[in-house]
Amino acid sequence: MLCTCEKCKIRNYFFKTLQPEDLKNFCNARTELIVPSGKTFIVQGKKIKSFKYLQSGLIKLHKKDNNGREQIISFGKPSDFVSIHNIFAEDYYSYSVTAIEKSSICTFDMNLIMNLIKTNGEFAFKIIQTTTKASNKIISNSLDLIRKSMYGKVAGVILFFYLKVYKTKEFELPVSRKEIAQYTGLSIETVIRVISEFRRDGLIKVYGKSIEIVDESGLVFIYEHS
Amino acid sequence: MLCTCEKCKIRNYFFKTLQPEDLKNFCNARTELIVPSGKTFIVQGKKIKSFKYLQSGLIKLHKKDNNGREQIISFGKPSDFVSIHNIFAEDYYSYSVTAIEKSSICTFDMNLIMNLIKTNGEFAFKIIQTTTKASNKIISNSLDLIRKSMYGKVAGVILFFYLKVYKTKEFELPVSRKEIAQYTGLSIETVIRVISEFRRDGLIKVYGKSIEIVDESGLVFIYEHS
DNA sequence: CGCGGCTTTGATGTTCATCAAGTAAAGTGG
DNA sequence: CCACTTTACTTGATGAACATCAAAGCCGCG
Repeated sequence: MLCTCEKCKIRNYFFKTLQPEDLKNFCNARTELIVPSGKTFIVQGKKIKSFKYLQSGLIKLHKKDNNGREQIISFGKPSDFVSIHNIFAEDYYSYSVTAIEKSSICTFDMNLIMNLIKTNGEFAFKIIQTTTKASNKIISNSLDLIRKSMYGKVAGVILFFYLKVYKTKEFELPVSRKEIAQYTGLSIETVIRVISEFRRDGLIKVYGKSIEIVDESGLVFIYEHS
Repeated sequence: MLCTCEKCKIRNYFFKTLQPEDLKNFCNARTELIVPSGKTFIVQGKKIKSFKYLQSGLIKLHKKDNNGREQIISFGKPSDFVSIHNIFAEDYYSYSVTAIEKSSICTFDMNLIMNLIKTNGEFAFKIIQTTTKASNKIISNSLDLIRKSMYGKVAGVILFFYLKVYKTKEFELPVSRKEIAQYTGLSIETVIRVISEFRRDGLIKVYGKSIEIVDESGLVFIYEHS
């Protein structure tokens, strides 16, 4: 498949350190994978063979803990790198990745990337920057989840989808209440109760999966102060 | 200062990709900093100028949240890289670093490291591996702290210092109850109560800061199942 | 000596999980 | 298409987990 994606962020941001001929090789080695919502396309424990980039859609990184409970590590949105946290440190995935909306995944063979890293210092440096930033984001979110109350946690999730993903005041929540619980560490019932309370207090409107942000600054205040 | 540290892990692990002459340059550029316990030697918000490695001692990474409360991100032990989570992604530190035991810090100028990354692919790859692993460890610990109960959290801290730092059943706890609280997101009183309960249940013995592990498998069980 | 910070314990209240029950919504096989 | 099952969602009642407030002892330090 030819690399015709002119507006592809990975190309403009990440591969601008490449020479034209290198870039061409790259694009030829690229495969694109369309993943339907709900499908797990990376399974915890499987061998890592490729470098994956989320072109469009929405995904979740998740894993099973010692007691068999599912925990969601983070949500990934377009221009995020799917496998970046494991790919250079481990041979096997320590988490699974599932699409929560229909997604398009760009896949590159690991050897190609490894080769580039070892021969192109600028590219290697970009990789370092990118992996570090991606990890820092997860760490920062996790630190929030350690000390915030249930209100702050749930407000954080709603604001994430509003400000970082959809950027409109009305949107369909792409995750179930159960998934919010798995991400925040709260129980399902608590998540539901908090959402209902936000609704009763006039912060949001809720119709099933559909959410409308009514009082943005109120939500932000809750997120920041509790 | 000459690089005489034959048993320095950073040298054997990290710099074995270097040619002898590069290594020599490196060692000449190295400065060593002795930091007394309690001293904050990296301050949140300050510009990042160097690459730092913890040769001996013990440190904590910490930051202030929106509400001015201190939160501890992680503890660093010998052979950990002090500033690795920020250094390649940001210009300024997003956290502070304080010694919690007398520590020896090896410091290299950033430009030197940058240069190596861009000219030595093997070295760059090592850096990628190392940063990724360091971040993954913090992420994994944070995920634990999100969903474990107060018993699991405190058991985790005690087991960390026992298994990863001192490796003897009796040791002086290098952190205050307050610092355990700042790390786990619990209140000081809750930390104290849990420690007292562990003592009453015969899992540990406590004399002030001194801890003795009595029932290791009991602690591990609590850590893994709650 | 007195002050401030760390530690401990008790009493009390809030936050949150669990259990139970019921409704809505969505897939499944006939 | 309808009965059927399953899964998601919701609410209430209850109890456990945890925070907060108050008080007091301990210890290092100027």
